[in-house]
Amino acid sequence: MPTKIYNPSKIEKKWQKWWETKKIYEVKDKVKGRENFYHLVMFPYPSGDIHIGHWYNFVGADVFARLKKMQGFNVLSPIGFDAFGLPAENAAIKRKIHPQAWTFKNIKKMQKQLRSIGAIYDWSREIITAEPEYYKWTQWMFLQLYKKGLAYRKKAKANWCNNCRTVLANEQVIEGKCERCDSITYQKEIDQWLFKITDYAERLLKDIEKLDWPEKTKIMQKNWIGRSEGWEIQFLIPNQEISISIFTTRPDTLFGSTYMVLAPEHPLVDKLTIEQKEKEVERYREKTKRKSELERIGAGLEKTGVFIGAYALNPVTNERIPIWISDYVLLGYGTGAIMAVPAHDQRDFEFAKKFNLLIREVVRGPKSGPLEKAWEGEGDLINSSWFTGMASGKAKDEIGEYLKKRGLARKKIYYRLRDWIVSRQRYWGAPIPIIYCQDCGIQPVPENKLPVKLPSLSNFKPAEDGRSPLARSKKFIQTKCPNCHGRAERETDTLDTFVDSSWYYLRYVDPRNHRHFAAKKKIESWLPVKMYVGGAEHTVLHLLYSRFFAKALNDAGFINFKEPFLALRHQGIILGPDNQKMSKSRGNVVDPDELVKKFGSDAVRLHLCFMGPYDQGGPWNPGGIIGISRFLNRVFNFANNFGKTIKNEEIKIDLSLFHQLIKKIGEDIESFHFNTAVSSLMQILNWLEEQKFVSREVLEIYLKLLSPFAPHLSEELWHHLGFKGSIHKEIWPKYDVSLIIKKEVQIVVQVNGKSRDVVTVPSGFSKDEIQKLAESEEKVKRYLTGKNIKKVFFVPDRLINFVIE
RNA sequence: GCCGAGGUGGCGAAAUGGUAUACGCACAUCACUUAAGAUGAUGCGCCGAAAGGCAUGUGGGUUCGAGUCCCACCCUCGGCACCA
Repeated sequence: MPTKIYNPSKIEKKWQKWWETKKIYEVKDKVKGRENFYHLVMFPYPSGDIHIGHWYNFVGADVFARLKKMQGFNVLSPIGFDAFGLPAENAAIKRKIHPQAWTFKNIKKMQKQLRSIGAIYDWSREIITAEPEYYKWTQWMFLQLYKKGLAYRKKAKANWCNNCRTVLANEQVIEGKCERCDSITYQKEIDQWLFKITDYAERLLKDIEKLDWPEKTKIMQKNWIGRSEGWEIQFLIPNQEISISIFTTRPDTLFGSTYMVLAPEHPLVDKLTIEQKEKEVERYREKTKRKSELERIGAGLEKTGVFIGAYALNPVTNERIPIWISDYVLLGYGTGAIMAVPAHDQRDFEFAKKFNLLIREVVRGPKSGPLEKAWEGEGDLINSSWFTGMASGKAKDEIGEYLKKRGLARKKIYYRLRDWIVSRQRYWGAPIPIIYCQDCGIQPVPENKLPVKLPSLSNFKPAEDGRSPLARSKKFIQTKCPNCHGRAERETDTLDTFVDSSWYYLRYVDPRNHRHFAAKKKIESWLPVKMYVGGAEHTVLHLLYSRFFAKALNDAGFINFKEPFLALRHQGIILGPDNQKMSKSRGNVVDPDELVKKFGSDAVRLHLCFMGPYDQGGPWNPGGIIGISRFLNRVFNFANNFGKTIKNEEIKIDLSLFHQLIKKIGEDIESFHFNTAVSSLMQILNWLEEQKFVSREVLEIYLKLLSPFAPHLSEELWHHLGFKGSIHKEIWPKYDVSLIIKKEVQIVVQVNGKSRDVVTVPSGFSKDEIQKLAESEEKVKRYLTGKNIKKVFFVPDRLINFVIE
């Protein structure tokens, strides 16, 4: 009799093909009796390879999607590619291959790799953001925001390499130097398009409360938006008609403000700097341009700055205080100027120490004696004239109100959030659909002229003047004004790829619609997304931008919801051998194809699920996958031998553990605790192998429990049992509540909190009964005899603790 | 620096404030085998002959009882607005 051998690569290919020809994963917009469930996983960037970090993301998401499907939902779980972006251009310049060719070659390879996962993707809904049918609608989105006044032009900073004459991404600046030519980079002001996300700051902050998102993600977004309530206060310049406006949340420390600091780029610096200081100030400003923001604001860094020779008046003390410039003050936050209170702000303290500026304590801290560092907490005011003795909290308002009466202050809310710069001086992106006419000014491209197609170029370096490579194409630039039909020029910048991904979830519900980004009916039947799965590294940018888009589209009447992703779960980040995030650009990726070849897709899936908590991630460690492989083999053998040795179904076996674990596996998948779910599957198998008799029903249930994790093997064994249909159309097993109640429990007996014994009793025993029993146990008696029992703690069905002298 | 997460056996890890180390890997011994592999059985935190004691990054605290709660510190990872 030939024994069947588990050959994963053979059966996996077989079933993948079968599923495809039977179209079992095809998603219909409406299925009778099934509620729609939109389950979204963050789409990959086509870097060239699906690495093990992608698998980790997709497998967990797929297990969850399969559970939802088996629970009776009509599940949409689509896939696509976030296909525009910088690496394609780098590849083009380095390897002389067109970004489009490079991107689509990668996509082809990755499609194949993705199929090997065996996920329930409906490939007929695939989207690729670099295709004109897609970016037509990205451009359309831009136009809607423009119409609503949410897109505008402004000068903004970009990294600039003077040698390459090009704008650089942050990633291309290595320690202040250009990645390609090693020359020092500058911050250069250029004309940019921005989205007014700050208009939505308050709503983005408020609506986040309602979302079923990880608490840490919500906190990070809130901190990113950074609402702070405070006061805007005017510091007058003696003998001049101007004043410097500052923002502070601590007016209570105003008496301790002994100098001011402006951002080097602050517009008043030119007006205020005295002649003798001009050269020094100019030199400092030049130096600042070479620093990135991160290099400027670090508190541990040595403070730098220049006194500009001018003074302002402290509005409460009327002292003349010196005005400095320093790069630790940023123009982009608050008013770009601060009142420095060295005794109560650590960065001001470091600055004052370095330049020997006056430090005056005005809030009583916990320590007395000379200050070693700033006291940033609250307390009673000291050295504050008639406010001395008042508590900080009260003094904030009192001092604010006092200045308000004199017209020197007003209450103000500031946000840390800044508007979103969406223009890029690059080739591989969606062209911004704007036309510049000498007579009519800025003109949006009419919607019926979309898409503005990306021309095919051969040189992808930005133009010498820093403009986008598109500026090289005369054919592209020259056009007619949609308003006066005279000669006009196209915008040559392209859109940030985050714009593409801010709305992609909308396109999946109706990916081939030529007349609209999606039909209203389909939007309403699927959206918003019920579960979104992706990396925690997207917490503040992609996830915030998408929320902003949804709100703006809702305001414009295009969609009927205000939040795109009702629930969100993160997979942890898989680290490469260098202990850093796995990514193609770092060159530390681990290719799963070899593992799939060796152990099979199901084994890789199980291993990724079993490795550890899904949201934790950590260094990639293939050790242990052999254990998974053994486990699957045992399942295969158990199920195959089942038919031969069976089985008297009348013999009753204790199913309580089985039903407890059915419950646990369902709950674990629902809560993304895949590792403990897999461990439960192993426990069931251990239990099954111990049983003398197992009914066919138990085996069928077991295969269903396994099917979200090992879709291929479970399908194979399902068919061995004689079924003709797919196991993936089955309903998730229910557990029997009456069977999961424990009849016997083990009670831990502690003396003074130390475990001394365990007694097994029927569940529901009373405190008195258990106390009596425990006191009679030899191991416990030993500790109790001759001692006075002060107190007895009892936790029903769990524990009893004797507290003795 | 700022915001967020994590630190438990040799390793991946488990644990509603209630027996720390489930499940798996590695390792050891045994069985089967000519052998290797595969498979199966048993053992496996540390100290100790045992009784018992000690162990969840470090130091303190709360509690009858702390991996879990609070405070301080150390280390690792993610994000910081043009990588996606």
